[in-house]
Amino acid sequence: MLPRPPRPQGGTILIPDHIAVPVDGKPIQREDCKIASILARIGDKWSVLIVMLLAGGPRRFSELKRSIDGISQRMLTLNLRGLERDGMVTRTVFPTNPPRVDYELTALGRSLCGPVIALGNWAEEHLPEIERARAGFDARAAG
Amino acid sequence: MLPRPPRPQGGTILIPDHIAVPVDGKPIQREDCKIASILARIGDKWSVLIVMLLAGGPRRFSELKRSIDGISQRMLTLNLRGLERDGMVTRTVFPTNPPRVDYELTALGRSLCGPVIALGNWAEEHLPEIERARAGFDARAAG
DNA sequence: CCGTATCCACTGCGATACTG
DNA sequence: CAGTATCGCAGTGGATACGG
Repeated sequence: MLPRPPRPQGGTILIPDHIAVPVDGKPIQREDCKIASILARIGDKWSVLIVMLLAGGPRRFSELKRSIDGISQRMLTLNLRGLERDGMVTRTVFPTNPPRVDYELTALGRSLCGPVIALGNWAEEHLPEIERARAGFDARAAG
Repeated sequence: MLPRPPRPQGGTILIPDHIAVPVDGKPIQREDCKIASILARIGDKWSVLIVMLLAGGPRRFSELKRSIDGISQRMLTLNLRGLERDGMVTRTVFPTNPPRVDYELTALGRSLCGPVIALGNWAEEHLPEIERARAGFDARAAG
């Protein structure tokens, strides 16, 4: 086995202790990464979009459904349930007829917007670079 | 149709313009959300873990494989290809025998670590709250 | 050692239909 | 209106085997 390159070197990033990286010789399990389930939420197909919509204030089910083109009723329900379970949104049923259900971001949900928007800003800033990289890679792969 | 609640209100978050939210009446398409493909990378099963490992310096394929418990060779390859395509990592082949391939974060990849670590910090800070919310929700669902 | 190819189980998710 | 139930497909990802 070839010697591992020295750890600290130009451009190395300081990782906070709580973001799991393997100590030498001990493989990391994915479950060790506590943020994995958070990242899964963030990364899934609709959650961020829903959270960003709710950041504008409470919305009812049908409003969200209409606002998000292409989402199925089933997926909207499932996503909202997941967000509710994680404590990100509250679900309020008005006992009217026809029924009306409002969804609203909790304090926790609102606090999530900060890092997510930071990521969005990063994406916005670097999207041209990423698209150039993709185009270059694809061109090289084709040729 | 019931009147939409007023937009600016207590706890409303300011969303930057480039993070797409629907203007009144126009449903948003998921493709409008430019950060969607970024979020998909962030959210997929292994990418963040790989990026965090590479944040410690360049690593060779087999090193990464050993470091991440449970990842298949196939998935490691696919993830690294995806990251390479997006311009996040470079792939360097040493024409030795046996062959050796090093992966290293690009400047772009390193810059991504900032927002990701911010998200990790958020997750670390709020994980207890989330777990409490989940437990409460599950208990209510069961009872 | 590093990667690709093939096969297959699983599941995410859309479509549709049906209830309170 | 706001769900739930069921079905079916397409994509994801693991296991295995093989090639450079």
